[in-house]
Amino acid sequence: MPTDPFSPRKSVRQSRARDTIDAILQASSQILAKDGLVRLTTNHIATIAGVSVGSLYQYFPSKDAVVHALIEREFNRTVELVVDCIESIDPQKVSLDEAIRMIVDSVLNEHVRRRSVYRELLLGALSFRHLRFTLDNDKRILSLLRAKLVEHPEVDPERIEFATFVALYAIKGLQIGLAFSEEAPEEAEYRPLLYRMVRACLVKS
Amino acid sequence: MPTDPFSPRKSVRQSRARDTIDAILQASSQILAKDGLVRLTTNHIATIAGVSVGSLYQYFPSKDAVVHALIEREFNRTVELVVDCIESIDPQKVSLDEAIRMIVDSVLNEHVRRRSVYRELLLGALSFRHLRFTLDNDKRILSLLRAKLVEHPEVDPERIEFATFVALYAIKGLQIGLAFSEEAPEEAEYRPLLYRMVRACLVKS
Amino acid sequence: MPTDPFSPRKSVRQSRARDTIDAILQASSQILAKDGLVRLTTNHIATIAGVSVGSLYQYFPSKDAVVHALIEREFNRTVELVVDCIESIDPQKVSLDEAIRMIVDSVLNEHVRRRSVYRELLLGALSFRHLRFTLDNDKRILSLLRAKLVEHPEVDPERIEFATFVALYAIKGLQIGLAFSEEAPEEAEYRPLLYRMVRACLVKS
Amino acid sequence: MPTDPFSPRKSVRQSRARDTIDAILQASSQILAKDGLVRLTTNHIATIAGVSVGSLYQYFPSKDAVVHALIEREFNRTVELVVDCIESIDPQKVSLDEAIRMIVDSVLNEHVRRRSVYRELLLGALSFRHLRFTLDNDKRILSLLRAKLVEHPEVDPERIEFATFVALYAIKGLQIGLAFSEEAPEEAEYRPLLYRMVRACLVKS
DNA sequence: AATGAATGAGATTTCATTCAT
DNA sequence: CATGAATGAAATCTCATTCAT
Repeated sequence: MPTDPFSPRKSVRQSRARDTIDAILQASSQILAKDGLVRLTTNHIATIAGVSVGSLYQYFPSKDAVVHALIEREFNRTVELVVDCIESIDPQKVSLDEAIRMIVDSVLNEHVRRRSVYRELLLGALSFRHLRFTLDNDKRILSLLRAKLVEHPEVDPERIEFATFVALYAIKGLQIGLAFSEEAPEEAEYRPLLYRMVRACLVKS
Repeated sequence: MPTDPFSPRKSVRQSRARDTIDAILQASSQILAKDGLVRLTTNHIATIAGVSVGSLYQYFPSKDAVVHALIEREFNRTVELVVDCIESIDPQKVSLDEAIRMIVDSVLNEHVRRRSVYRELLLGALSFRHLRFTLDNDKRILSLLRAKLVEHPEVDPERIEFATFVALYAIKGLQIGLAFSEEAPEEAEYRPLLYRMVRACLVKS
Repeated sequence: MPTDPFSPRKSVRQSRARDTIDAILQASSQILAKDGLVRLTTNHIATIAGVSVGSLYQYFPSKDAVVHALIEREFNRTVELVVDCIESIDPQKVSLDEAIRMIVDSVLNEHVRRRSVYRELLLGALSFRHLRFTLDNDKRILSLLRAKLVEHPEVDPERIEFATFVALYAIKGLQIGLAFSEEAPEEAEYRPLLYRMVRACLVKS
Repeated sequence: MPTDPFSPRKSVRQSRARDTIDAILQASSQILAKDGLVRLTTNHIATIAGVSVGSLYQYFPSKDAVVHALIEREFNRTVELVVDCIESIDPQKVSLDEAIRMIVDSVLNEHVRRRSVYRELLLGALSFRHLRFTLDNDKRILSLLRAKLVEHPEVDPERIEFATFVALYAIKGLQIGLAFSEEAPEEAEYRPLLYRMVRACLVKS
């Protein structure tokens, strides 16, 4: 019975425990944004969180589990927002262009808001161990996207499979570019481009 | 005179030295493809390369320098190919569509050819220390692209700055998607999409 | 008044407390038999016992105290049985051979019955901290044995001191051999040998 | 290919390495005799040995491997002596009594000589992880003993299997008794008893 | 130049024990 | 009394780097 090595160690009964977990994730997030992945050591986390290493290991079976939980927590926020956004779209009432705009915006807004943590989290998420989780989220988003977008008449149902794949990772690539590049363009300037790019992936001709 | 911390330690005049360096980089590449970034330790590299750690440090001032040289070597191949490709294009004779096709292909062909090393190298490159170098390459490619593409009449000169940025990182994102995702579509299917996507970034309407 | 560091913390008057202690020792015994000495941690004991660590420390001042109590309880069973056995022997009515048979059997029967716990308990008992206690039991058994056996005319009173010592530890050695060895012979086969061996220690010629 | 977790980590080329290994084992032996198994930590070993922890881990994959090597080295001495002793016996020329005396002596002499280390080593050896090795040695001794002793006419060939088993572990038990008990009898007094005891196991009547 | 033994700071992790609730 | 969250000293182990040979 080899359980998920990232799953939390024990269920939480007291609110004090909840606080400790929050403090740990909070501290991790802070270290990540300030010092980067390299300085993210269990002892450092514990110190910043104002708890003991022991406490950390009460709730997380390993350091990776902390990173994982953080990725989960941070990314889940975005994923849920995107999911909500997609689901809120009524293809009868909303044009494809508007749908694209809404979805792309929901991703990018969150990304802009949490840029510094995101940067490190992207590094963390791009590590093999945590990749599976991220990819699972990707799959979920992809299938939702497909189900929704296929209802738009302009969308080519034959290529929707690949179109959504390409669009998703193109956006992710841009996120990386935006997170790391110095000469990243301003939002106002790249967003319309992005809308158009995604549209080009989806529509027929 | 604080020199670049990643530059090779000594000018290499002897071919034996050249061989040692090659063996080290070759071994690193192999380890990366087989065991991943985590197993890439200096001792392991030296063992696989059939040299001693000491020798490794004769030629590389640090482990990071090895990774850096590897990234440089691997990526330079692609970068040079792309650069050559871009420079070979005569906007008078080649249509924009064809130019896009040629450039995108030059990137992806190389990527497909070296998929396993690329995967790990992407992870390696996405580390702060090596980022600058990668970003410098990006800048070089970007300015070349801009200079070349602006000559095409369909291309909107106002947005070329952002368009090339978006296109470049969109392609990078797709590379990541292709490298890691399980349900990555087949080449034949995403390439045309990609051409179209890039075109959409560049042209006016 | 520095009391015995292994004695239970409070006098136990309530039966609920008695139950808790039993649960703790029961759990320890179970863990020992199933997972070995290494997995015998206070938290694990408490969990299996269905109590909290705090409760464990209500009744036992330390982990060693638990082990000690366990050794006492488990070994006392055997010791008391052996003591009873020895005391039940009337040298006037029972031959030396029969006496030896009875005593050896009383040890080995219990040993066979509780083989798995014994194995671990032997390891635990062979730790310095608990050794004194075990040795005290040994002394008690030895003096009883000597008092009883000396009444048998065949027994050499001059060597009874050493004979009983040798016999006792020879039996203990066999216990260890039986507990750990894979090719341990069947009971029916080694018992007669053991009787003879002990007899050889005791009698004159 | 899960290799023996106790096998040394690398083959030794330089004599300096040999010295380091010796120093580590020497220090371990010393700590064991002086402070016991509990104080035997990798850092302590390294400090006493005058080397760094890193060096320890160059040659031993784990702390247990050190203990194992020590057990092997210490016990091998005795085992080899016993083996030599057994093999040196010519049943045509040496009487059974004398053979028993020689063998028992070869065990006990070594035991007496290295009493303090032995005490701790017995504790170490009686740990599950190292048990297999000890038992393997036991098997080797047993089969040698059987082959040799069966040639003596007084020895009952039917029971030699069990007789040697019982004799071996009886002696081991006595070793433990001698190592730990305070009121252990003097050599001169228990040896004859032991000879007799072993004889009783082996001979027919 | 080449070797590889040695280094040691520092990372992860465990677990007996305490103490606020 | 019971609980179980919190503690933190201490143990194990890794690996980039140095340096005597």
